[in-house]
Amino acid sequence: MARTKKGKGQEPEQVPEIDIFREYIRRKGLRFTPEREIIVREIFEIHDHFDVDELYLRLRNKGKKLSKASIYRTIPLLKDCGLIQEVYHEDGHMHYEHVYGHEPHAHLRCLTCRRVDEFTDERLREIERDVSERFGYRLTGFRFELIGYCPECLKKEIS
Amino acid sequence: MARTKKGKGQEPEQVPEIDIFREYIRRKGLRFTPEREIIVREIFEIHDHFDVDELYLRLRNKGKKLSKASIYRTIPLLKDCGLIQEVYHEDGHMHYEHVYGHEPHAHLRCLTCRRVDEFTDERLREIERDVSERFGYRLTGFRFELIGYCPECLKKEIS
DNA sequence: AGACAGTTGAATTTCTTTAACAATTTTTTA
DNA sequence: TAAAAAATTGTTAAAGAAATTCAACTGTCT
Repeated sequence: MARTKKGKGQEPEQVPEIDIFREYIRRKGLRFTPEREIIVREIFEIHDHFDVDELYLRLRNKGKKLSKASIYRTIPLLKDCGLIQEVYHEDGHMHYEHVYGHEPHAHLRCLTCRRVDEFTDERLREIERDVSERFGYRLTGFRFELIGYCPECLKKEIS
Repeated sequence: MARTKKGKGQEPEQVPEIDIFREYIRRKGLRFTPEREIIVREIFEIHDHFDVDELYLRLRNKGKKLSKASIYRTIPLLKDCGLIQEVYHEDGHMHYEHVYGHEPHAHLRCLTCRRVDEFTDERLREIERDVSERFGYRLTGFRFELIGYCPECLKKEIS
């Protein structure tokens, strides 16, 4: 799942996520605490979808003892400042992904094996733009999921 | 929120949802019980997004005393036979919508007032078709959400 | 340095969804 | 038509996610 494009090489420089967050926090009159910093840094070391429990376990394994409550409290902040986004609710809990610095993309989900592929399509942007105009919305993001059965699962299935 | 198009007038006849469901149930060797019938009929009298609790209350108000467990048990059946679909997870629970007999459409969601608008776009179908070919998936549906702020909320906001 | 307001972790609570189970109903089989 | 097999229901309990409460603590600002 190569989903990321770090701002290295010839791509234009990108403000680090942590700075975006710090700035957002300050603008809101909140506090940039060590806990929040640890959580945010960890999230951006994961280069794939993640969930609260995974994040919590990763931090524990690194010896960082944060409460889940802090994670639950930090996530809305990250959503609000446009760094992450909810992707899908599965297995009883929400899954998230990075947004900032990532090409807007869509997901292909297999109902059988739960594999998730990603793709981009120029037309999504166009639709976004058109609809935004037509309805007068100011859009902050989109979520596009195609749901079905992947080629592997189709092969296995004999019906 | 006019989301529905009943198969009346000059539109082609459509097999009633309940028949689709009955047929699916029979094919699976399950049983078409009165409880299931009541639930399915109620769902298709709602012409908007719905959730389990709303459905439960509607039934109670009509004097139909079904357990929530039965609703929770019926929903996956309706999803499996393509009559309904999950739309989004909000306020701690899942929301559903009809699929069968409805033009595939996308949602526009306002983060402030939670209003949901709908629209269709021919390009969504095209993308669906193209991606399906490219990745070899057999698709059963899609979910497309544009997230942002509606014109009304933008007006109220003074920043 | 001191005051204020925001934050943390632990425990608790709320809420959704699933599961277990005994009683019941339907279907199948003989 | 009766007995056996299988599925379904409601109730109750359980599991789990997410939000909340609160006392202790810690940045931030002056």
